Parts: sequence; C-alpha cells; structure tokens
Amino acid sequence: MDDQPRLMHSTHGVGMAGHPGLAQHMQDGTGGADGEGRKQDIGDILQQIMTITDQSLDEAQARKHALNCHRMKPALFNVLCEIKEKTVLSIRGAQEEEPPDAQLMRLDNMLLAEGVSGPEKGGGSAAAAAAAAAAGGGGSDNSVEHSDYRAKLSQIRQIYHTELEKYEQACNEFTTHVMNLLREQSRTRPISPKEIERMVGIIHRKFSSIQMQLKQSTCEAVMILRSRFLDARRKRRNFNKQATEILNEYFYSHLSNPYPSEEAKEELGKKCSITVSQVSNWFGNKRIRYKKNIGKFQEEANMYAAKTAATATNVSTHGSQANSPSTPNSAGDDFYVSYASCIATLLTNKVCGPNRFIVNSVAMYEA
DNA sequence: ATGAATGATTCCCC
DNA sequence: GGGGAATCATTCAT
Repeated sequence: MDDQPRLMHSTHGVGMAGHPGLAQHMQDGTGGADGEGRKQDIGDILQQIMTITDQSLDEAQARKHALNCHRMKPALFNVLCEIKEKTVLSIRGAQEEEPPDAQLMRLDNMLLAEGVSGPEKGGGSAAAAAAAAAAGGGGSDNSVEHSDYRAKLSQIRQIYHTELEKYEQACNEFTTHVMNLLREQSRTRPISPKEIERMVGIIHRKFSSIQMQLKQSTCEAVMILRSRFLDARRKRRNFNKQATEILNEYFYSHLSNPYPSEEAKEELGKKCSITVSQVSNWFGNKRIRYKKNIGKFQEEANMYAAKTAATATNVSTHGSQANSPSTPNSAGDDFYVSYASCIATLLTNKVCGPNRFIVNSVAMYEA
C-alpha cells in the first residue's frame, strides 16, 4: 500500500518525459499557428501542462478540466497527433520481440524438478527421493534426514511463492496504474492502444527480470540445501549389524570369488535394506581392505566360515541328510560339525572356483 | 581429543 | 562399465 504514492510519482515522471521535446518543437514555430498572439496562447497552455505536476491534485484536476474545455484544445490535440504519428513510426522500428531466455528456462526447469514450483507435495517428495537415490542413500534410517530436507525445501518453496505472488501483485498494480494514467493522459495527448500495450510489455519485462533474480537465488538455496542434506558422504550412516553380517557372510563364503553378480547384489541389497550401489561399494571396500591386510581379517574370516558352515550343515541335517556325505553320524556335536564344515569351506575356497582373488591376495600378503 | 573403522567418491585402468 | 586404489568425510570407541 505504501508503494502507491511512489508508483504514482514515478508514473508522472514517465508521463511527462516526452513533453519538453514537444514544447521545444512547438515553440520553434512548427506548430502551424499564424499569429503571434496564438503562439503565445499555445505557449501558455504548454506551460500549464508542464507545471501541472507541481500543483496539488485538486488544483491539477481543475486545471486539467480547464485545459480540456479550452477552445484551442482540439487544434492543439490534432497537432500533437500529427507529431506523434511521425515519432511512433520511428519507435516502431526499435521494437523487437525478445527470444525466450535460455537461462530463465533452465531456472524454471530446475525449480520444477526440485519441486519448488509445480504441483504441491508430490513433486517435492519425489525430487527428494530421486536425489536420495542419486546420492546412493537408501533404507529406513534416512527418513529423518528426508523429512528434515523436505521441511526445509517446503520452507524455500513457501518463500518463493510468497515472493512471486508479491512481485506479480506489484506488477499488476503498477501496470494498472500506468494504464489508467495513460488512458487519462490520452485525453490531452494522443496515445494509441498499441502504445499502452508496449508500455505494459516493458513493465512486464522489468518485473520478469526481477522474478529471474528471485528464481536464481531460490535455485542457489536449493542447491545449498541439497549439498548440505543429501551429500551421502556428509550423512554417512554405518549399516546395521545384521546387514554387515549378511554381507560378511556372503563375502567369506565366496572368498575365492567375492564378486557378486548383479542378481546377487540385488538380493543382498534387499536383505540388508540397502541399495545395489551400496552393496557394490561395500564389496569394493571389503575386497581392497581384506587384500591389504589379510592377517587382520583372519579371525573374522574364520568366524564367518564357521558360521556359514554351521548354517549349511544345519540345513543339510534338517533337510536332506542322505545327500550329505560330510555330515557326521553323531548328532548334536556342534563343535565337530562346525570345525569340519569350517575346514571344508576353507578347502573349498582354496581349491575350487576361480581363485584369482585369493591367490593374488595371499601372494600380496606374503610379499 | 584422537585414532580406527567405515561408507562413499573419484580417478585411473583394462 | 566394472573393478582397484587412493582419498574423503563421517562415525565409533577409547
């Protein structure tokens, strides 16, 4: 609301900007009047127009009315029309259609993709989920960060929309003011609808450049938020014990070839509630760290080998006892079973399958 | 506070 | 494109 006087004032400025030139033109004698007296008369009228802004509104209103009723008004108006026609021709040439701004389109696309603009809640969470997936973060323990992220994002979203609305309102208000003023002025000076349209276009362009700044800073805010919340390295969480165990079990039971296939990775991921890429990361890290220091992992290896063997034996004893030649007859001797299976597993790992990994690892360890 | 452990990323190679 | 190696950034245990 307190913008109004300022808007009105600046509009006056725009409105009167063209007059000195005209006044000069008229006083040069191109006005077409023949007598000295008439020239003086026109000069007076112009003077009155020029000083109209210095007067109070009521006074100006009265003056305007007086001017409108002046006997010279139609003649003067015609002259103005003529001059205007000539000027408008030159203005028209300078008028060009601007191409759709690539930068603005990029910003719009990003805001839409991030769920800042566009549909309400769905876009936001979808973008957050997509971002999380891209960062490789999965599983239930991330939900806290996600809700935090969503909260901040919706805060940004809200600010963005409020500001956008404010700009739009201001733009509309300003446009209305200018249009009213131009309409009002069109009674004393010739203004074509095209000119009004052009002026509206200029105003809209000005406001859209402000909007672009808003969009730019919103994009920046979103990027900062994303890097703060969704950079997986910053928000690393250790896998839970169960997941680590499942992964280790697989690793040590496939020690001769610890390279799970895509399907195996998917299965492991499902079992551990982590993504396939997290499984890949885990195996990548595990292989390299194991290889670097087999001695350190020996105990762990033995433990998981025993564990796997025990599980395998349990399955075979309860499932198909006849098919298991390694199963001892004495039931319930856990140590024996575990130990035997452990040896069997270790032997299997050493002897069978593509042994590139274990051979290389041992060689490296020995060297 | 500190060092080890660990999940993720990056660069390079095949 | 997948894996190895180095590295980063965080978490955990002391």
